[in-house]
Amino acid sequence: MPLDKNHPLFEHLPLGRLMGKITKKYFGALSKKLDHLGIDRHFSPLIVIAETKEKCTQQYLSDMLNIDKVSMVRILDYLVKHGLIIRAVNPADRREHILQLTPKAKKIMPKILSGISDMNKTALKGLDKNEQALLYKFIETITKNVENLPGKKVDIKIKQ
Amino acid sequence: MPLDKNHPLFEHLPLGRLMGKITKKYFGALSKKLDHLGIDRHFSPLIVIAETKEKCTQQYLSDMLNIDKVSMVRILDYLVKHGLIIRAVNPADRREHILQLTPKAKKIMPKILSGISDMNKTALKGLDKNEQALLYKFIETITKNVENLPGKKVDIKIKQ
DNA sequence: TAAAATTAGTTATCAATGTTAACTGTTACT
DNA sequence: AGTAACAGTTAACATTGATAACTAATTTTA
Repeated sequence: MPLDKNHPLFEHLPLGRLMGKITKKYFGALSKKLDHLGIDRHFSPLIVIAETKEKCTQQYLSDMLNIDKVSMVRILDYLVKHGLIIRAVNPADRREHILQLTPKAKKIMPKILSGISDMNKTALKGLDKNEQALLYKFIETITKNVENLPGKKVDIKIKQ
Repeated sequence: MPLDKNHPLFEHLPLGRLMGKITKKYFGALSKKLDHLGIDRHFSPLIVIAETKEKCTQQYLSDMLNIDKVSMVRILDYLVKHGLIIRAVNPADRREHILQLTPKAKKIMPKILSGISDMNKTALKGLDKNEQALLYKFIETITKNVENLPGKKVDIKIKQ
């Protein structure tokens, strides 16, 4: 049965599903595009670290990207293993690890950024500058709307 | 360190990441909201099946929702196990399974649809009707833009 | 029309990620 | 000083995604 792109169910699906579909395709293509840099995922943490100079902790990354801190440990292990970041204990608060890019990461960051920029351009083809700005505004609004919804995750209890 | 929502890095992140964050929060909240119906995920296939009366195959579902057919088998197993759908061999092409909603599913569909509608309303709060229509138009455009990008997935070879 | 290729769906395996719990070490609160 | 809270880690398990190999049915093609 052929796929009917104009089927009316498009608007009846959960908004999250529509975005999830885009997300999956987007990262599949981005991953392939940047594979040759020796890193095929976890680009976002690098960008956050780069832009949050000298102040980026793991907790901050988790909050910014909405990735739980346990998964974040594994992601950062991956980035450390690939020689892209280092963890340094914060002298001001020895619980925290300040994350920093290695020289190797700094070297390939321009390529990563331009790869992402190209992907964004591809994804947004057909939208003019005004429409693109509007889309980002919408995304920001929606992000804030869903940010504090009660989810399924339960607070972890500390047992003494 | 407090989370700065107005940090400029927002626009430097991959578009897929921004949407992925929304997706995660959205489904976390939706899952909690509809938990009492005895189904906490996989709402989208039900909607596609309901709207594609008598003609919905597994392959069609995979294409519509961009979920690979192997995962789709598991998702449909879940829905069958929960008594929400049945698989019926298509007499016209005995390779295909036509998916149908059970009476139980038909009964709770209105609640699922209104739950999704409420979630969409919550997510889109602050956007007027025009803006919402514009957002859907943008999503449709972006979906088409990324649909046929070369991803990481490789065609499965058939060994004889 | 018989052989070959394709299609729909399944099972198995492994990798990546999400979730929950329990833990260490550090800092803040009272 | 004792308790609570916080940042990060480890472990165990569930879910999902990717790849390969397979069966059965259908279509292509030589």
